[in-house]
Amino acid sequence: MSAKNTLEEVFNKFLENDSIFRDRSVLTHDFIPQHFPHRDFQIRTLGEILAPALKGFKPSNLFIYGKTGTGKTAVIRYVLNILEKEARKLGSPTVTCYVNCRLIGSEYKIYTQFCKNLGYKVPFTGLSLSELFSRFSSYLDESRSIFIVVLDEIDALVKSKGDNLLYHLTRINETLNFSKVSIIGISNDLKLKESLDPRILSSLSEEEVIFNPYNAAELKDILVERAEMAFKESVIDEGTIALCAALAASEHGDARRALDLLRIAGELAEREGSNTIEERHIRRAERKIERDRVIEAISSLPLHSKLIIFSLYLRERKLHQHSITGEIFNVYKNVCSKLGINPLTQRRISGLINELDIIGLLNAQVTSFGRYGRSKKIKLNIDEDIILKVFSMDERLSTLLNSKLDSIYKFK
DNA sequence: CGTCCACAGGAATGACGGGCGG
DNA sequence: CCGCCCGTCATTCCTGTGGACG
Repeated sequence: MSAKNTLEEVFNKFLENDSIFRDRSVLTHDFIPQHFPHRDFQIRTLGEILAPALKGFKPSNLFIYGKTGTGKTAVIRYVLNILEKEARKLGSPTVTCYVNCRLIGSEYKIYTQFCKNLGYKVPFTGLSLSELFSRFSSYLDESRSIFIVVLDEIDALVKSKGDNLLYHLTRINETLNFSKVSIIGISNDLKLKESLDPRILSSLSEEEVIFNPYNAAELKDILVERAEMAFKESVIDEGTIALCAALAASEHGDARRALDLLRIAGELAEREGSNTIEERHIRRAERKIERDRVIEAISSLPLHSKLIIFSLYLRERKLHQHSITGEIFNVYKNVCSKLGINPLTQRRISGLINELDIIGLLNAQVTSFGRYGRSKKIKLNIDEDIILKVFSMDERLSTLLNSKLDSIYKFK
């Protein structure tokens, strides 16, 4: 069959088949729902903290903690939305600004975003930080508003750029005559508290709200609600959703994970031409997510770490047993010489192996062999088909894989 | 019970690149 | 724009060590 015919068949099948989805976007990460099961308490607390803005008073600064997938971001964006609408109705000068520090990245861009939300334009480059800051603060004062800043994933900012911006923001109110700034920090790292300057910390956490992980029952409530919007009638039954919830709960109570599971299971079912989502689709979705994660992890590894994985795989393919550092190092050296790459030292390799152990791509355990020394017992922790898939993408490694390899195991 | 293997893993130091202040 | 400083990666040198073996 020609390629054209194959494609036509695929497209036609896609067009003919009614989708099982009503609205796929409901299950994606950036969807902001209108209901938040089991978050009433947090929403109410946030509302109480922010309400003063409506009367023109500065709300307390606020710190929000919670692991990934506990609804922090979605809830705060929802609350801000409503707050802004309400403020507009009342004619209260409340301006909000949501910034994701991981995405926005630099201090400069964050101030730029602030200015933009205040309705001012600043050059996207060229100003010094202090100039930008003073422009921002004069714009802000001019606007005579309550400016509510949300810094999401604030731990990323502090880790990479330090607490400079936070320091200036917490003190800016002292110099403003007509405006006020409230800061809302969102972090999924409780340890951030320790690494922050205590003065900043105390000013920032006038109020705190904690988002605890969802349990299986709570996840199920969320999924049921979303599945209703996402899928057509009777595509998925309650038992299947419960399975989804249970799988995600046993992980970390991560709702994002649970929604991924549901969406991917739906895509798998649809591709298969099934008009219901069954348990097997969920199971396969779980495996696919895990596989994609591992493939992504390996692909983004630095060169020599990849070579270590590669060498370890070669050894395990020949001798089905654990390896020790020195043995891997010898294979690794031979692989390097085949590829014309300068090998790193054994000391460094030992360190890299530890890093790979932490990521979970292999298991390493220091073991004593008595008379025969002391080393790390090392075993790969990746399925063979994933290894083959990743390394066949690299031309030179895949030819190495297919060539005669005996010499790689030899050394002096 | 001492020895000795085959490393582990800490400390100091060097090479490099990227951001920042003047 | 340039020099400086800092963080990251890597090397070198080193001391420490669990336990089988003799």
